[in-house]
Amino acid sequence: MSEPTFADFGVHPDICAALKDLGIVHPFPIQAMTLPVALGGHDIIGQAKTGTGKTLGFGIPILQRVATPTDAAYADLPKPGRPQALAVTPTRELAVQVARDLERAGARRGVRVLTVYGGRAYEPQVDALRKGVDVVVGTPGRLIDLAKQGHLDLSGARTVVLDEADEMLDLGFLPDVERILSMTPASRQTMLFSATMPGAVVALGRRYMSQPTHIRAVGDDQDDSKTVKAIEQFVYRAHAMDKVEMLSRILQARDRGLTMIFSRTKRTAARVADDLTERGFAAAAIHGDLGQGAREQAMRAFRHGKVDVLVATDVAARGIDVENVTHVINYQCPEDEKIYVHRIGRTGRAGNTGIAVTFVDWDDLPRWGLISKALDLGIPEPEETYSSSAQLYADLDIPEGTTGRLPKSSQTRAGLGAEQIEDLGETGKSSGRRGQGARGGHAPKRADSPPTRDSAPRSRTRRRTHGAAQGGGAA
DNA sequence: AAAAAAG
Repeated sequence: MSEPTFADFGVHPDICAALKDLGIVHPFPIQAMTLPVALGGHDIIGQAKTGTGKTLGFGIPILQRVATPTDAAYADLPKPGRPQALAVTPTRELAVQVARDLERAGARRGVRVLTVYGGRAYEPQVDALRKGVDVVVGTPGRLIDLAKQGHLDLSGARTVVLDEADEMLDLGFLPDVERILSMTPASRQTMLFSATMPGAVVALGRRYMSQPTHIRAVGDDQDDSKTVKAIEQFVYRAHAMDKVEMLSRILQARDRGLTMIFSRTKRTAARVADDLTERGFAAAAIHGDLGQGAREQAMRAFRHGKVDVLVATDVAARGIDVENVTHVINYQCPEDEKIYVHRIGRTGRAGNTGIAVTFVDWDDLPRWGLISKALDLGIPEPEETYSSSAQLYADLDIPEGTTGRLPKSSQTRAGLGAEQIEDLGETGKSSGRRGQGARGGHAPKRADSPPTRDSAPRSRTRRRTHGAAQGGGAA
């Protein structure tokens, strides 16, 4: 009657122990379904909702199938620059995160994981490859570059994973991905993972696999909706001129933890972050026009709660896993239903609840119609909403009297601007001007009590996109 | 058309 553990699935004791160190004992459904097939070396197309454990679903098999110095077969295996496994991701930050997860889970096995991606100096990555590495995680451009220069040899990659596979097999990436796969052994194990897996992509993916098992974990939602039930979704008609005003009121909602705001363009992301900062919020932007250092600095500041608002393009829509993200706001309507699913999936992860808000302006109406239909959200056209609307305040639990500017008295968090964020930079070139303004790092509000499935359902009347009953403890 | 990914 007790829940199965990783050991029950034949996971190596060192990996079980490392997972236990991380507080992970019982496999999530996608992991339980994947492990028996993947540990046997078979190809897999794995689909599971956002935030339900896909990374370890392919990560554990990777780590387990890698030979380590204690294995007999190890002697002639690792040559410089010749990893035993490869994972490819569509963005650099996701590569960093996946590598971090693999490193943690593989720590006790002594698995050497290397992240390889552009925007960073070439030499350190070359040096690390030369020293020897078991698993490489990277983005396509730099992987190809390193392989072309002869620093990376993929002929020993027995296991290859395409994370966010539908994106990796999309037009923009396909040629690169094909090229990478062509450098790996034909006998490799191939695994494709994503929360969104259109039939056409599955069909395309099969071309690069041999007799793959298609695994679809329903998750613990016990339904066939494509979005996570624990994410409460709201949609408003918004006017461009009123959006920042609406935003800054939403950011003052009760029980707001970390918040991600998505825009469709880099310019808008930058502008919104500026606007919010000017209004007293602790916000950072992340998008592809920033240098890689600034991108990672923004991620770090957000993960550590030095800023509690991250304004992003779709560079951060997929895969990014930050604890305590309670709100996702689509400042601009996402392009399609896949991006919608991924964006809102930055919250409501690993059993937590979340709130997703989408602004739909006049131009977006047809687009939103398609999204709503594709996901079967079953909701009427979004209602006209203004920053001062009672509906907005009630839906999102915004205190009465809230205005569009953070009151001076509560600007403590905002006080830590550039200087403190800079302190997080790895170059450590802080100018020694710390200490003025806000003192000490302030934890983001309510960091101590993230909402979980077990927390009491909030009982206000609200307009929901999901018709189903209030989702508090649906477990 | 935009974003991402090599520089």
